[in-house]
Amino acid sequence: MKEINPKIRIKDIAIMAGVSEGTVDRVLHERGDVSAKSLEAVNKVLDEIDYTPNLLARSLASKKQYRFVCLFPAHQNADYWHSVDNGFTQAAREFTHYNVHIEKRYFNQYDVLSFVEASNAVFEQKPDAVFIAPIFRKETLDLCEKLTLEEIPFSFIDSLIEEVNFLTYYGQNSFQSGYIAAKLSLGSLPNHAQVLIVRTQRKGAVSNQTLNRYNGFMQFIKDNQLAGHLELISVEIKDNDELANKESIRNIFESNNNIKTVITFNSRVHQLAKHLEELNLTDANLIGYDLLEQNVAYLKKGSISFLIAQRPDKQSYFTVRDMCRELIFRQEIRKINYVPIDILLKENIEDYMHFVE
Amino acid sequence: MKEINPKIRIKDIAIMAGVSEGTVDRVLHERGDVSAKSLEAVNKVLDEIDYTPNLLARSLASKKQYRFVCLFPAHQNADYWHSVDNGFTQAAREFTHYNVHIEKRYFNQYDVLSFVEASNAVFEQKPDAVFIAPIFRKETLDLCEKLTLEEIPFSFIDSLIEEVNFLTYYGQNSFQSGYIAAKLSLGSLPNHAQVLIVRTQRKGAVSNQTLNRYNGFMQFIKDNQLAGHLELISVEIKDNDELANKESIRNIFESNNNIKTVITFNSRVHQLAKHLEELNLTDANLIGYDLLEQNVAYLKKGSISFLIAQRPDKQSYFTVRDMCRELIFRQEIRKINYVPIDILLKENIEDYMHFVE
DNA sequence: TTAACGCCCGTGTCCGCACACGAAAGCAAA
DNA sequence: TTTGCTTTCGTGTGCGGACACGGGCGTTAA
Repeated sequence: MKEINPKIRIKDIAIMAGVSEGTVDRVLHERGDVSAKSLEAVNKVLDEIDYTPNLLARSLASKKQYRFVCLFPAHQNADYWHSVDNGFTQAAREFTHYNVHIEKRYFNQYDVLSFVEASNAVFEQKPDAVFIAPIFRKETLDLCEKLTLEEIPFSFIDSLIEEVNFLTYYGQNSFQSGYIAAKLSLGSLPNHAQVLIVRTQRKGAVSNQTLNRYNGFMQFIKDNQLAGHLELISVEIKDNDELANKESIRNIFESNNNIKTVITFNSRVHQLAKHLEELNLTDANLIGYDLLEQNVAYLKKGSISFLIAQRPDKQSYFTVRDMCRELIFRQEIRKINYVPIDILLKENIEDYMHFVE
Repeated sequence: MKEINPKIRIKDIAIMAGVSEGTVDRVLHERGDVSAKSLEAVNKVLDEIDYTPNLLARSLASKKQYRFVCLFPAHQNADYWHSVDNGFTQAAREFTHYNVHIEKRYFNQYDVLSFVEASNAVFEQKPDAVFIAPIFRKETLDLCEKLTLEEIPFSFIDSLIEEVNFLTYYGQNSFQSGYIAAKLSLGSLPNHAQVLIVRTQRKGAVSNQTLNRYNGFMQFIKDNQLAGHLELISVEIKDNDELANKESIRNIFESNNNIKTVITFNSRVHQLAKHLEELNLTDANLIGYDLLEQNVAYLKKGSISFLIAQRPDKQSYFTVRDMCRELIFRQEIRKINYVPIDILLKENIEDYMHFVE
């Protein structure tokens, strides 16, 4: 195997071009103060040799400190944003040697004001980059505008706002993931089977993600003309009243005895699993989203048939990594990154969870 | 967010312990030549402060060169081992700055002798680490024994030999992946449906992977007592005679008109797809393995319903990375790593392929 | 003529660590 | 006390690159 990087250092370039190391440095960093003659000489050498700067040495020598701040919803223990948080933490650990410092700033996703406050505070800091979960569209736009003026790069996570010039976006194609949920759960149902769709009323705005999943789900039904063959039953449950929810479900199952599939488009499927288990309603297939600990537990037990997952921690980690690639390593990056839609069963969840990359 | 690494350098430790930097260095690297007194003093400081060496500076300063060699099957264009190869290449690029040099050595997977030759050559080189695809069990054992004597660490890729002391193993739980294939394809078949299992005769030894997949597949049938409900049809096709293969398939479909599912446990499912397409037999669901370009194409077209995939390139990449973590970064690593079993449909293949990590 | 200024350029120091060399200190034998 | 040897220790140099400082040189204004 041939040597990929034939060890050419600035020193060598300087000799080859017949100039001093300082001059090479100036050319490499476009610091100016270089005569046309030396500029040409150095560029000629740079063209011939493909010089790869030693990134280790570079960031060791560089005194430049990078301050990245992450702006996303506050969260309790084991939910989606908690995973996102973990990803940021991991990135912080990994890139600390490259002089990047990561700061997290949380807001209340049900309270616009908290977002505005947080975003103002972020802006005041004049960080070197910002990562935003754009829950509030308009207010996020405001922030982005200000950042753009100051030439502070920013990336989106979870969802995106197309109009502004962000660096990267990592998130799931939620429409598609709803479509897949349908394909997996409806693909082979007998005629006249009943399908129960459980939707949750939320305090704040309706989450775009769950809406899109629902739309994708319905699209599959349309594409395969299943509307006539299946009976869709929809129920809305509360965010916070588990007793009432359980009761609703009991009622529905009492008046419908052919429910083959139960699906919900958010990550609280473990609550459904719990209710169904307690009500002794274990015949239907249950489908849900996201790898919360409790969801995984029910999946392993068999109460949940499929979980559709994304990788929230990867999303945040890659968001940070790409910013480093842009600012520090000068590498090519992809702007829009749809995270794979992972299909988890009892049989493959184990390996998936263990596989920490 | 608190500072993860409070910037403590050797210099600081030296001051705190009241010794010279050289002494700290000797303690850190266990070079000896340290009095009991200074040893204790330094260790005391090291215990109090959690010192994280700057890996960048470390490998920049270290003159130690690492030579890793990879021993795996030669391959043509777009197959499994080709992906593995790519993973090694990527790792080579990434770790070159840490003074690791990666060399690949191929053998003919149908010819034991070529393996023995290659493995001898590898051993002669006395590399710093070896990565082995243990296709030939006994001969691999021989090599491992010699490596162990010389204290040269080695890792397995693709499959593993339990008896020797390898550093890591990356590969798929192929039994489980067969089980999943069955679950996905047989889960909802009507009574008396026919299932066609296509098996390939190979020139060399039967691949363990495909055998395990088959066993997993059959286990699902047993676990769910499907033997009475389904009719399994098995056909053996040739490695190299596509015309004959096509003919076999035509015959089978002529004498069996209720085939709902066609499955094969190796990666040549695209050939089946081609034949079925040409024979106008597009009713059955086709299931196969691995993300060969052609397989992906047929999946996107809809000729293949599911592909079960692993990530060969990740496997090799992580194998190298983990060796670096062991030898250079002194990090904790996991010995046995089952790669996730990925389930790909037309609907999620796109994002999966784009998601280069 | 000379001081002042701008343009180019070379060199030195430092980043955090590894490693080698040689010096100091301790101790026994002469 | 001097010599010789061993154990222990301090310092200097270099890895590859970033950046600052200051110096040489030509040009222009006083």
